[in-house]
Amino acid sequence: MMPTIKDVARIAGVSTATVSRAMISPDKVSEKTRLKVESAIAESGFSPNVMARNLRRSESKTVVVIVPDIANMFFANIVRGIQAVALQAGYKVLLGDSIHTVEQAKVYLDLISSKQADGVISLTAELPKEIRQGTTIPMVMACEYFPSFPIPTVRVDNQLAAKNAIEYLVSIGHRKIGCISGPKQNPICVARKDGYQQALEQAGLSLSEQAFEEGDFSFQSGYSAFMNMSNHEDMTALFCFNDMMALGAMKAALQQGVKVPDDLSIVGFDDLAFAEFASPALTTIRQPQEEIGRNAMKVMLKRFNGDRVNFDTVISTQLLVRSSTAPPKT
Amino acid sequence: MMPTIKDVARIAGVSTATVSRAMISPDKVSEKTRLKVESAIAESGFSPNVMARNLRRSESKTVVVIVPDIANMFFANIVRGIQAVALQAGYKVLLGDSIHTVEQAKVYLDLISSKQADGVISLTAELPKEIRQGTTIPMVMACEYFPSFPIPTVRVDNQLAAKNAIEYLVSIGHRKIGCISGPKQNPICVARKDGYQQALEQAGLSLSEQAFEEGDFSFQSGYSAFMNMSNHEDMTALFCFNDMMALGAMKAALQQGVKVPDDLSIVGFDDLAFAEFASPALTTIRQPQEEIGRNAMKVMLKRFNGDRVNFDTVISTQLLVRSSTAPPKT
DNA sequence: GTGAAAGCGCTAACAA
DNA sequence: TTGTTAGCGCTTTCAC
Repeated sequence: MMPTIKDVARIAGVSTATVSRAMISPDKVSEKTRLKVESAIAESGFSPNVMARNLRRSESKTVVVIVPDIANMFFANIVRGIQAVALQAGYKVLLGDSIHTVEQAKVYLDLISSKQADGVISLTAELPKEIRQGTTIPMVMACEYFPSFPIPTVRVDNQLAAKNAIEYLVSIGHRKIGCISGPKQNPICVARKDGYQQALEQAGLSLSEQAFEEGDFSFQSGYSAFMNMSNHEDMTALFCFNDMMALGAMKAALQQGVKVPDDLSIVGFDDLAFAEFASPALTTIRQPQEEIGRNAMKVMLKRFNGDRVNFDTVISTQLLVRSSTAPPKT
Repeated sequence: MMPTIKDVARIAGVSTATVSRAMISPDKVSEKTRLKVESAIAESGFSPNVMARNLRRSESKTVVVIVPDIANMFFANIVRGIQAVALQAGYKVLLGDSIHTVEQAKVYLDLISSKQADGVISLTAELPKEIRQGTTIPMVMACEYFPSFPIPTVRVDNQLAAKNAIEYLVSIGHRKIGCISGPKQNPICVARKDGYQQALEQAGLSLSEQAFEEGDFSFQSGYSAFMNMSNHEDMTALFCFNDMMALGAMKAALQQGVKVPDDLSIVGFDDLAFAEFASPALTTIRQPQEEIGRNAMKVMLKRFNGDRVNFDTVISTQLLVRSSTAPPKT
């Protein structure tokens, strides 16, 4: 049997309360007894039962992170950022894969009411409707969000990022810039499309004369979108709303004998580890994933502390120009 | 304040013991009281405090999964498999990223002694030395292992898988089959190399006359290994110990003007989602990741139940022939 | 079938 | 500075 605080108290010749104090706030205990307790702990191999502690303090020191798809690389580094900050603050991270379903998300949200978690960081907006009306659950959203969502959010400026990417393409001479978007009702996609359109208009181009397809963020959908693209005869550049679709489109292009970047420049969004490894290496908009994660957890911690939190933390993106973009052939 | 079991008991007009029974073993309670309790639970919005329950039963219903690198896609689907089985059995999964360090791994192992977790599934062998001597911690290894490790392991037959891959290359006419291995002290790599060598010898070829480089499983190392490869003048095929390195080598080959598969066939190991998406699509040995995960968790559950467990569960692999391999040009 | 009561291991008033 | 005591919310004997 594992030794308990009682055993330590007996060995050290003090009360359990003193042992507890020696662990939690060593300064509230005399140097001498602290040492006695410490050696008693070492001698017995005692390790506090965190469940009992948490029960008593009615907290769990755990945050749940809801990801829509654990196998989607984009989330991995965000989770890593969250973990880093959480661990340092003495919190554990319970990773919940909602598999893009509201039901699964609910399962993880319920961990709050059963006191198994103190807060939730959601990387998906696929959440029960009730939540959207506002909730008392300590919650932070990252990346995904709803406009005017009454919940603190950490995200990038999707509109600006898209605008910058298009401005870059325009600046190196492109005039026919197609687009493969994500699901069009997704707020992220709305913002990106806005930025895309804005940059076009600024350059005297119009959205309506560009090739435009909608995908679902998957590699496969990028591939199909490219294959199905109409109005792309003189398209010299293609902006994709994420890297996976960009990679899918790139593969489709290659298969069709379209050379990247000679015949077609391709720009992605996210900067997955793989973007760099593609052939050619993908020009993309980097979302600093770890930083987003770290910030989300920081907001969570503030919320736990009762501090005032920013309801909208915007992390800056960066256009990484690699080998998939080049000026159009005249 | 959240309602407790007492509130429910009061509303239902029964004792807390009965409420508890009604939840845990409804058959031990009369139909009538069961219904009373159920409606009282609904009325109050009660949700049991799992920490209190766990404290009382001294279990946590949580397993920790230690991964060496959360951003490594290979592990994602294994974790997903673990989650699926765990959830169904009422267990939570705490994901611990050890970042390839023994210290971090220790942090997660300590969750056991502090009663925050009931068991550990480790996807890495980078563990404290003490553990290797055997441990009382309920533990299961997946993929990685130590030979004659006194801990239940779920893995693939690395030797056989490698052998099959080489036999396939031989069967379509290859005679000069290079290899990019992983860290050579890694048991997995030892096994794969054995299989490689065995198949060569069986075909009347010798290891010593093949190009051979060692990498560290990263994309970058695959790339460099290819660039540094000596004795590869007439090499027509290349076997890489994982997909990441295969993809790295493929990129290097492309850059050198070596056409895949025309000039060089490339075979990987793992079957990452990306293997299929590469250009050309990568021929590789599929490790059924989810299945490995599911099995690991099943072994864990058996262990929890006190059932006898298999100390070595071997999951079968499959050679997926895609577009990166072809007969050599004569 | 149900209730009373003890107690899981810990922390936090309150006293001393 | 330290000890005494109560109790976090639940489950589980042991009676009835």
